[in-house]
Amino acid sequence: KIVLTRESLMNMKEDLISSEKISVDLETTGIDPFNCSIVGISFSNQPSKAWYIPVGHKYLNAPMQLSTDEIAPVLRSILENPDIKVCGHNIKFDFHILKKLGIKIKNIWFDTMVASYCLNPSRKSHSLKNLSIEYLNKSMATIETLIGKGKNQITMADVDINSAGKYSCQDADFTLQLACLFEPILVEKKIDKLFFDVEMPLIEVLADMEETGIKLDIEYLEKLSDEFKKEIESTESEIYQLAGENFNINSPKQLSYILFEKLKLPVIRKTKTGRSTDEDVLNVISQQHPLPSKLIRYRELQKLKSTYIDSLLNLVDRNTSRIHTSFNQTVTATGRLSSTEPNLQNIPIRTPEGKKIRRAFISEENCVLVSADYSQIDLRVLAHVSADEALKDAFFHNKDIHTSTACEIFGITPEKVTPELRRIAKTINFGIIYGMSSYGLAQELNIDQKQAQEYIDNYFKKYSGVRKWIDEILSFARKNGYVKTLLNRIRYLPEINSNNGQVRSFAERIAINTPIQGTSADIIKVAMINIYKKLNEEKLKTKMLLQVHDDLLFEVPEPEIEKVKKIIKKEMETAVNLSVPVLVDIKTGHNWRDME
DNA sequence: GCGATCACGC
DNA sequence: CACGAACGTGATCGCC
Repeated sequence: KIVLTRESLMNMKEDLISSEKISVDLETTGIDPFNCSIVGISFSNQPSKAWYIPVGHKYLNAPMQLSTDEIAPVLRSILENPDIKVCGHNIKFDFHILKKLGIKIKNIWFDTMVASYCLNPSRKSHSLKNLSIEYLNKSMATIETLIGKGKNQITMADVDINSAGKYSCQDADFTLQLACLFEPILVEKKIDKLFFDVEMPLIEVLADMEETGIKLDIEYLEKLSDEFKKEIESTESEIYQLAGENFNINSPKQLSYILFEKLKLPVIRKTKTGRSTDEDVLNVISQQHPLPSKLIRYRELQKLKSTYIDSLLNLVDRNTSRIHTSFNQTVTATGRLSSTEPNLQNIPIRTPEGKKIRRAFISEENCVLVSADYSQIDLRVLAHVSADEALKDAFFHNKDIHTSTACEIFGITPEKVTPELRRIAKTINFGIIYGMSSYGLAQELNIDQKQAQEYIDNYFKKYSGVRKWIDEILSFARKNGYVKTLLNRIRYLPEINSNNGQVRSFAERIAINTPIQGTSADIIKVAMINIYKKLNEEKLKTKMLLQVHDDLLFEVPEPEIEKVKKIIKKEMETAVNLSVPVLVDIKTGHNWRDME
C-alpha cells in the first residue's frame, strides 16, 4: 500500500502500532548514509503485506507526497515504541538515516543480514536477494532494474513511486519473513545468545562510532602529501637513472623486465604469472645492485601517499574535519569486524614514515585520545582453551610471554634470552595461532626446515597442553565439520576431510586459528557493548571511535579522563571470564602516534 | 569488470 | 615436487 495522504498515514499507524514485530526498510538516494537523503520508507507487520511512504521522489510530475516533517511524529510513535520489535536487513544503515531525521529506533530486535552471518559467517553473500532465494524460495527484482547501472545510473528519487513502492514493500515483507524464519534456527543451533546478546546490541555501538568519526589534522596531512610527493619524484628519477630508461615502476611486469632481463639480477621467487618483485625479493637482490633499495623506498612512500594520505583527504568531512569509516559486521569468517572507506583498521604503525600518518589522527579541543589494547589476547585465549599449564603459569605470573617461550624451548633462564632468541620464540608463538608448519616457520625465520621442525618439536614438548588441544580441535572439526568460539560462534569447515592434502591442510589451519581469533573477537565485542552502556548510564561525553581487533580508541573530554580510563580497563578485562588473567594497556595522547 | 601483485594492519 | 602461515582492505596494473 502506498501512503500519500495524512489519512492513509493514520491508517498505517493504527495498523502498525499494535504489532509485536515489524520490519522497516528505507529507500535513499545512495548507499553512503552520511551522504544521501531519504526517498521513502516501508514497513511490514505480516507476510505479503507492507506499506510504503514516499517522501522524496523528485521526477517530473511526481505526485504530491507527505513531507519528512509530517511523517516524523508517526515514525517516532512506531519506531521509538519499546514494545514494538523492529527488524531490518542491514538495519545499521536505516538507523543512521532515521537518526538524521531525529528518530532513534528503540527496540532493534533483529537484523537478517547479521543473523545470516551468525548462521554461516563464510557465506559469500548475505544480501536479501540471496537469502530470499535460499530460505524463502522467492526471487527478487534487483535494484538495477529500477535505477540501472554504470554511468547512466539514476537514484531512487527518480524512480516512479509505484515501482519503488513495490520494490521497497517486498524488501520489508521478506525481511520480516526471514527474521521469523531465522529466529528458531538460531535457537536450535545455540547461537541465539551470541546473536541477541552480542551481535544485535553491537549494531548501535558501531553506528554511534561511525557517526562520531575521528578528527583529522588536514593541514598537517596536506603538508605530508607534498613532502612525500617531492621524495617520490626524486626517487623516481634515481630509479630511471639506474635503470637506464623510463618505465612504469608500479607495473610489476615492466619492473620485472628491468630487474631480471635488463639488469640480469637473479630471480628469487616466482609468482603465478611471472617473477616476484616483492620486498623480500628486493631485499635479497639489493646486495648486487643499488636499484632494489630505491624501489623499496619508492614503494613505501607511494603506498603511504596513495592509500593513506590522499584517500583520507578525499574522504574527510571538510566541515567538521572528521572522517567516518564504515564498520562491517558480516564480512570476516572468524567474527572480527572489518572497516572500509576508509579502512581505519590498517593505519600504519611500524615504520617511522608510516607513523607520520598516525600523527594526523587527533583529538578535539579539550579532549584526549585514549587507546586501550588487550595484551597478548590471542595467546591468553590459547592458554584458556588449551588449559596448558606452562602457558597459564606464564600469564599468572605476568611474564613476558615471548621471553618465557624462549626459556622453555631453548632451556635457558630469562637472563640468557637474547633479542634474537626472543624474536624466534615470538614467531613460533604467532605460528602456533596460525596453525604453523615447519615449512612456514622456516620461511618466516629464514632457517632450514629441519631446524624449524626441531623448534616446533621442542615447543610441543614443553607445551604439551597446546599439542593436546590442537589434536582435539582437529578431531572435533573432522567429526562435526565445524569449529566454534567461546561464545558459540561457528565456522563450517567443509574441506577438513578433503582428499587434497593442500586443501585439507588449509582447513586444519583454519580449525586451529578460528577458535582463537574468533574468541578474541567475541571478547572485544562484549567489552564494546558494556563500555557503551556504561558511558551512557553515567552520562559521560566520552566517545568510542575505533576498534582495531584488540584495540579500542576513545575521545575523552579532559575532566572525564581518570574515570573513563578506569571504566574502559575494567570492562575490557572482565568482559568474559577466562582461566587466565586478561590485561589491558591504556595510553593517552593528543594524537594517535604520540600516546603514553 | 576482474584477477593478480603488492603492501598496510592485527 | 610444490606448497606454505590466520583474518582483512585498497591501489594499481593489465587483460578481457
